[in-house]
Amino acid sequence: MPLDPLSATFAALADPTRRAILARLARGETSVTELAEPFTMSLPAISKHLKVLEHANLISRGREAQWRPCRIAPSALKDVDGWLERYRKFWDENFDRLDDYLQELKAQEHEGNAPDKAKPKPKTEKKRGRKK
Amino acid sequence: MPLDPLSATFAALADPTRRAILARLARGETSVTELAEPFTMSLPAISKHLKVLEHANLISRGREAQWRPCRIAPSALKDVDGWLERYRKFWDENFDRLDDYLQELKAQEHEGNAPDKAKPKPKTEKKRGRKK
DNA sequence: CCTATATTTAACCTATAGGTTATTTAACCG
DNA sequence: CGGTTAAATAACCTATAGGTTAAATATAGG
Repeated sequence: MPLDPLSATFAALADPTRRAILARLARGETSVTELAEPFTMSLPAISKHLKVLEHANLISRGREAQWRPCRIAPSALKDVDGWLERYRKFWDENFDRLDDYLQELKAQEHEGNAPDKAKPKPKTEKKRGRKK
Repeated sequence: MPLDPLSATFAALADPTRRAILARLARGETSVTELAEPFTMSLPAISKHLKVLEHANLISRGREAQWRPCRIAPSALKDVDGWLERYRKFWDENFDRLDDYLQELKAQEHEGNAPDKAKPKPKTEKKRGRKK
């Protein structure tokens, strides 16, 4: 019944309201009331969403007088990225090429004499920084 | 009621059984019965999970006589990766440094004369390929 | 202490997620 | 055709997700 951490994280991210809250928090720490402001739903609803995010380790909360400022916690998102890693080859062409290159390196290593097919000219750079 | 695509994807990934199915499919296309084999639950249950994965665009299914082979579909995972992109800076130090560097470049551009603080020595390489 | 503000908790409702067993559908095979 | 194998569908059950309103809790400030 206590969902495993990764499941909890994905479940938390499966709600547009919660993703919107994260998007807001990406711009900086803020209070519950301010987080609730853009939404039409009640404050207790937001409070519940925040609890879900917190249990999923997607946010952490401080305390400052009567406010409970929320901020993004990196660990869970990092775990999602880690989980994605092994599927990257299914869509990332660049990843594919790197993979091929590594395979080939290993092959050369073992044979001493390279098969010399196509000689792909490595280009180690991954080009996976940011879109822009 | 028709969940937006990203929510559907995250919801689909929030179940360990479904993630296990994806992990199996990452090793290659296979049939429903073979997919069900490692699990204790009934075949209709697996069938439902597959439907969820399919609606989330995480898998696609072929037809071969009485078998419906399943394979991974890249688009949804790619979308998750895209969504993650803007949060990467929260945990990826390398990303951070690149970001700083770009900021600085822009600053120089506008001022003509660089502030010359610390002079971080770019190091453009992202080093974000694969773990090992 | 009293009151205003910020947030959580409680009690409740409804829809749906995830499972079950029993029944159908579809395609192959002798 | 009749049997067998592969998979989906139907009908059902139970727990829980996501919302509501009303009440409780915590803190600052006159």
